[in-house]
Amino acid sequence: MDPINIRQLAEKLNLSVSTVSKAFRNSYDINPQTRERILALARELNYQPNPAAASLRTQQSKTLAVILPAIDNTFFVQALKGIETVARQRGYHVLIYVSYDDHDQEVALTNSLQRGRIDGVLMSIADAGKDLGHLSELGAKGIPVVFFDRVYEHDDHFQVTTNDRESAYSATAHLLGLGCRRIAHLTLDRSLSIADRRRQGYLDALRDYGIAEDPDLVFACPVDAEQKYEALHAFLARERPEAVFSSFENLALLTYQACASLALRIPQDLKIISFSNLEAAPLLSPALSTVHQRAYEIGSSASGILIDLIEQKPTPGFRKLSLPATLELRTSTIG
Amino acid sequence: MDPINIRQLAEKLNLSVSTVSKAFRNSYDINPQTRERILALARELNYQPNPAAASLRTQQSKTLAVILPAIDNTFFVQALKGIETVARQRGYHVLIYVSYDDHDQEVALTNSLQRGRIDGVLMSIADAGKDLGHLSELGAKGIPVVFFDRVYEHDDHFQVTTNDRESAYSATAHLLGLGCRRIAHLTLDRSLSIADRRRQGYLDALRDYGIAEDPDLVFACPVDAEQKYEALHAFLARERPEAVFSSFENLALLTYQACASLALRIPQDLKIISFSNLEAAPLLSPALSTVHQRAYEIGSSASGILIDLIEQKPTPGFRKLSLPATLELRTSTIG
DNA sequence: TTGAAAGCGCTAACAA
DNA sequence: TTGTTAGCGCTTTCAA
Repeated sequence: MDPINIRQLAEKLNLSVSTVSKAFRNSYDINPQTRERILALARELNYQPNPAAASLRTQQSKTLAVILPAIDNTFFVQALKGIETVARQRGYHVLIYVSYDDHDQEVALTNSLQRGRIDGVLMSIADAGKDLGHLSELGAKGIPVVFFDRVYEHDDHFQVTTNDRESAYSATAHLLGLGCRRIAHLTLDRSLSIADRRRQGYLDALRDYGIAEDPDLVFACPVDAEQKYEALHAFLARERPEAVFSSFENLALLTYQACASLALRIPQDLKIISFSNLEAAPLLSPALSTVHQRAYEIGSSASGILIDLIEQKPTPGFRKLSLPATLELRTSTIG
Repeated sequence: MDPINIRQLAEKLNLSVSTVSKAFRNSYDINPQTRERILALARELNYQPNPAAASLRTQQSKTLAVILPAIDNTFFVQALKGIETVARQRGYHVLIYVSYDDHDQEVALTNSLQRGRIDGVLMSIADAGKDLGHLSELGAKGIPVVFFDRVYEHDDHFQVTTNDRESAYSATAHLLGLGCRRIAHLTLDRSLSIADRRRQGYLDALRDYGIAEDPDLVFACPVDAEQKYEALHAFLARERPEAVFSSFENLALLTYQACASLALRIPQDLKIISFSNLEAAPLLSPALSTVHQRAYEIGSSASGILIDLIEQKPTPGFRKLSLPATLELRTSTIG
């Protein structure tokens, strides 16, 4: 029942604890036969080294923390898959923390991250418009951090993102190419690296097509739960855009709902394209055109870079890695 | 940079380490002013107790492991949300492990769970048809486990599930009530507590409506990636059921695809209802009727029970908690 | 190739 | 109310 420790194991073998310890970290200065004998008995007695003790001694926990703004979101789920897979391959455990898009929770969470429990942090931030002192504190504790997707724009940090500006540009250009002129942009009501870049791509495309920017056509959705749908509904009813480019999946889904309520037909009355990794996008009514991010790769790369950092392996010379998104055009724009 | 330890903190305060230690676990035998003085300096110097050391000493890590068969699945994501929320409220950290529906990975994962790293395990199993010795080993290590959704049918263990049989019955009865007679059932190609119960609900409903069971109408989908769609497509083409009751979300989505390819109209040619927590279900073409599980509550309850178990608090007298699902009827059946 | 021993940072029993 | 101290289980240096 109670797990045995290394000393009891050593005693049963008439060996010293140091020899037994060596067997588990296949040190070279150990007799292969001794090693086998040790491992065999360990298996039999179900001995497993106590990770807390090892961690205390070696000052490494083989554990990463992942801090996400949300989890019920196809992008983050797929990124998490990438993170978990690489971490496990390399012998790391993954602690998950969700800030629920709340800056204060993110701060509390980050500050509670102790040296000793984790070796590094993967992070997608909730709101870059707030005080980001908690991120510097992580650095001050000597904990390596890699940001992904919703990054902290700071040259000192590694980050893995999508080519947000370029793919937002392509999505907008796609709508422009279809002849749309009144193109609305849906984004979030807060400062976010990715939101800024996607909006920039939208604006750049408008400019290149000689369309004047109309601030009324940019809808920055309040993040707080309830009002979202009402606000978006009112916006669409008021502005009656010909097309919508949405930077966030959930805003696209809300637009579908609002269109039903407003009796707007997609794509005849309103075309829509959105950043989204929703697997069911082709099955929506109508099938949703998406900007599809390489979520799994973003997660796996970020995870790999973080572990390299922790293990002081050579890391990429550039600190910013950007993976291209792909446009997946469907009926909601090309019906 | 390098974090200071409790001794250094104590020295700076001219106090002993034990007094300082007490301040952090608001022990009663400490002067409130001393306590304040300690906490103030700790804040200033950014001192945080080393969790590995505490864990080694107290034999508890304040960490739970969650083992899931999949993560890109609305049910598990929502359950995870419930788990994480409750865990955090109660001061626990959450390690996440994904078995990717692979029994061998699950075994490896489970066996690698060490006493000392985690205080307890939340688990949804990959395949109950295989050797489940690894689960007993967890018990042998004295690690408490709570199963949820895909549970290990064993009276010794706590489990939190949906009322699978009953809701499967209702879903099937709904189709029968619409006049359908050739009702297919989609399930997975493996032994799974929930699959068995849902199938039973389906069979019970058929029987109560006086319909003979037709084994050809039960499609047990291979879990391996590639062949899934082909197999399902062939099944639908061959059997031409009037309706489908699916026990798993992804099979419903595949059915939508297959219907498009077979030029079957939903619901005119084929009605479909499925277990699913997909947020976009109302937006599908057509809107999907679902059996919606209380995923968040299942996760939060399981998490709460596990922590009670760990902390030796009184746990529910009954070991099996079942939360009812709700039928959400939409166009795919009542079009 | 093996072993002795120090010590990682903390908690808790006990003494003062 | 505060302090002394043993020891949680492991790794690692150094000696044998």
